[in-house]
Amino acid sequence: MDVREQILEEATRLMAARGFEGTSLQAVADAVGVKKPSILYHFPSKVELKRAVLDALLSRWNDVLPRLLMASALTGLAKFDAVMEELSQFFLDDPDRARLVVRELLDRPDEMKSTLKTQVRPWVEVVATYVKKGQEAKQIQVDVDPETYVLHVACLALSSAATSHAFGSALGGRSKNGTSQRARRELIRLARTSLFEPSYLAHQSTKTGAQ
Amino acid sequence: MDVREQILEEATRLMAARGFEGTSLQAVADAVGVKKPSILYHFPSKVELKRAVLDALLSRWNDVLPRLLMASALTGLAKFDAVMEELSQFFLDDPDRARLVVRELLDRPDEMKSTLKTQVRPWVEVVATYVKKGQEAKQIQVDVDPETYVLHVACLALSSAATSHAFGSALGGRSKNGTSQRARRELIRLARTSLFEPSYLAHQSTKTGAQ
DNA sequence: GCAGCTCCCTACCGAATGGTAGACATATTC
DNA sequence: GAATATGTCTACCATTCGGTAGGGAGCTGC
Repeated sequence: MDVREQILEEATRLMAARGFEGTSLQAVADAVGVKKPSILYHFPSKVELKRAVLDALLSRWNDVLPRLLMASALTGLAKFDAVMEELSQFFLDDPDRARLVVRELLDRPDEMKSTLKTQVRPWVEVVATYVKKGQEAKQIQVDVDPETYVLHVACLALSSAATSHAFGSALGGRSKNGTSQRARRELIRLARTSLFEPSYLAHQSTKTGAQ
Repeated sequence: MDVREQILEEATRLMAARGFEGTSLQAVADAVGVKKPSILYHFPSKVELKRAVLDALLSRWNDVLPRLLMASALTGLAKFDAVMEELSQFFLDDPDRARLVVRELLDRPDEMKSTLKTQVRPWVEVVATYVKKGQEAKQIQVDVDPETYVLHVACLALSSAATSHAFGSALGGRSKNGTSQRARRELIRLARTSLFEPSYLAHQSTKTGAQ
């Protein structure tokens, strides 16, 4: 079938698992069942291969963006839950995504710094503004640091997914699927409880049904 | 001065920044100002060098353990704050520690799995038991998943420190130090608010002074 | 038929990798 | 002073790395 696609797939898997430096073109070639120069036919160099892997990741992220924008039509708790659901599900659907992002954050912090500044910071500011409005309306706790809160929740969604296979075993011996569902539920509960005022939360949950 | 010590230092710095595969013995040698075989005189192989780096990290962690045990004499919020303080400060003092742990979690999940199972899980269970008692005493929210909560808070302390240099720039342009203090404060607030019952929290903070 | 294009291959390159052998210089010990 | 131990070096090893050159099989268009 499409060799280029297969190369991208295996490169994604391997680079997520072993990192960029830890993944040789030979290893990717072996995984695909092809010879090394074939990879360099489809991708001009190893770093270009990585760039393609990250581009594919970003493109899948763009698939969830419309759903996030639709969620922005919602208000209050419903909006919050919808956004958290999309965010956590994106990384839990395929933890390799989270691992690739974390590795890139560790390997090339300076490049990621500027990427974050242009791509992520606007989002952070939007959500932070939403939080500040909620604070004025007494729906959100006043001692929340809006920007830092958003980054921490995103960071937690990211890294708990990235390390799920190792960290999961520090819990009791649940099934793999059960563990990740448990993680997602607690992540959302943690983020929600540390954001909204208890009174607002109680009021909303009686309206929409708790849990 | 002590060459072996210098090698350990530079290897720690480099492996935290570029990873194990991304750090050559030559690079370590150059950083120390010594020739490559000198490194292999002090450490039998590259993987043994990494093991020594991780051992040194673990040994520094053992320095904070006594303080954590002392904290266990405290009760309720005071104990919680003390433990969180030590945990977050350990990684924020030197983010390379966090980066090394995260990298190891990503690079060798299976080995870390068994390490976590023997080294970390007992701690998780201790804290989880403490949480469950708090739930029975109506001091801690009943819908907290104790084990998952503990892991998530630890994971957040770890990864927010590991990615601080890149993530910090997604905030407003604060000073470096200010950013990390802000992160620590919000981390503790987030963990505390999502754990304790609001009534208990309000009661305690009037007793001990808020913030 | 045959030119050209796509795609994968074998064979090879120079550089860098982790690691070894062994010389040498400096101490310490008897 | 001879012997030994310690620590650093130069020189070298086989292997692997990312990448290139170029051949050839198969297809398309004329």
